[in-house]
Amino acid sequence: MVINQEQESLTGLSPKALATRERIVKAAFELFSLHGYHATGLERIIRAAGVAKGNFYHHFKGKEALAVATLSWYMEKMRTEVGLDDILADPSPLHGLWTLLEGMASQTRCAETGNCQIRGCFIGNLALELSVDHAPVRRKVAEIFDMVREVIRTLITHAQQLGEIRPDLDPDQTAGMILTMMEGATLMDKTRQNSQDMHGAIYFLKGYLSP
Amino acid sequence: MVINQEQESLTGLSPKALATRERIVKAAFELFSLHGYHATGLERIIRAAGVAKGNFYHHFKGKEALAVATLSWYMEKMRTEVGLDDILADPSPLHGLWTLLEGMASQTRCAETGNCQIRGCFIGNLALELSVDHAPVRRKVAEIFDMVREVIRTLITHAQQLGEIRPDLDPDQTAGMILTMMEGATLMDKTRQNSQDMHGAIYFLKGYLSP
DNA sequence: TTATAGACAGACCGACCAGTCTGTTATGTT
DNA sequence: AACATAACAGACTGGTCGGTCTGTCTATAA
Repeated sequence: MVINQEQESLTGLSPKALATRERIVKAAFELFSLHGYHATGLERIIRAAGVAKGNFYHHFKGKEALAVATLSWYMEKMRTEVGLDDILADPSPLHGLWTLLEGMASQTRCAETGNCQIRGCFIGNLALELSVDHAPVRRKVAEIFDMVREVIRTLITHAQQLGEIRPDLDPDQTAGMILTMMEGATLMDKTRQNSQDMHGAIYFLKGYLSP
Repeated sequence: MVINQEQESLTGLSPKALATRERIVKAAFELFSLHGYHATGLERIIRAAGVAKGNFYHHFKGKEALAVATLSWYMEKMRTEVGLDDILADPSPLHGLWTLLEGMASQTRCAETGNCQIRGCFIGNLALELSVDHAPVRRKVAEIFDMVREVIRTLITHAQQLGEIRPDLDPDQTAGMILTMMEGATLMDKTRQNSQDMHGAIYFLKGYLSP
């Protein structure tokens, strides 16, 4: 029996299998981030992960399923690295919002020391490359965006209740605008290979939201 | 002698050669728009253009050079279709700005009747897919963005002089913010396959700029 | 008529693509 | 110990990739 249906039922898998999956997903994340989906061959991914072809297809239905799994994995990574739970529990929701946005911004920069590359938002990259032809990826990306937007909306609502944010703004529309700006800024920064636009976006938002 | 150096010296080419180039570029634009750069094979492009392989390489140095040429061609197409000259000459610069933004927005939707697809901003698509590994494309994209930003900046400055836009806004920073929002909105709309975010962005900007 | 080069044609190349196939080894259950 | 299955291995497939090669056809100028 093969378990590559990729219905996110990671439960019940052996630790060994889980570790292998993680190695593959991690390698795919790095390579997709740098070169994109189509420019990254499966061969390179499994070589980087130290896994044989047959083993890969034992764990994943195919390349597209791997992309979806990588998106799920990245969302979890964000949740812990950016500290989503802490952010939602922040006594100052506005401070939590800045922490979130700064965290998102830092994710767009390559963590490696030395030749720091602006590789953009992993979600946005896959979104633009695969939205038209790969519906499962498109749906997953939309789902993640909705989740982030909901988090931002919650923070805005709470911040308004505390008077930290202009009360006249519609929380949902404003959350969408903020997410849109963040994605736009990562795109611009990637083409310019600097962080200027992201800094500008956050600076703008600070001014715009303040009561 | 082969003329495929792609230094944009289209002058001096025979009408026949110019027509062939245009057919190739047009086909490439359509296919790149729909499926992206890497997912589009050269074979499909030249088949769509009705041109043989050797003839393609007579006119272009390679696939990457074609992408750069397609960007230049698209910029010219925008200039005429959106009506850049008219916009800059508009007696109401604010009205010109809305015309520009609406024009940009309409470019993100597939023109074909029936199954209308949101294929996003052609520039932004290539930007995210090729910025890291294809420097010539990245430079061309950055150049186009700078051009558009400069147009927006000019419109803002003039609109401020006429009192159509809040005078306290920095024209350059605001122009950057607008371009960022537009690109972000095209990305969000492409993943959701609707025009909601673009409408929201323009609505937001109308409120934000008004004095 | 001949020389020259631009424009066009398509067979061909090695490399690589995603995915399949037939195995072997490890692990846990009875 | 015997069995079942999860986990792993890698050779192999047909197809496509971007790009090269050797031409032919056509138009202009000498």
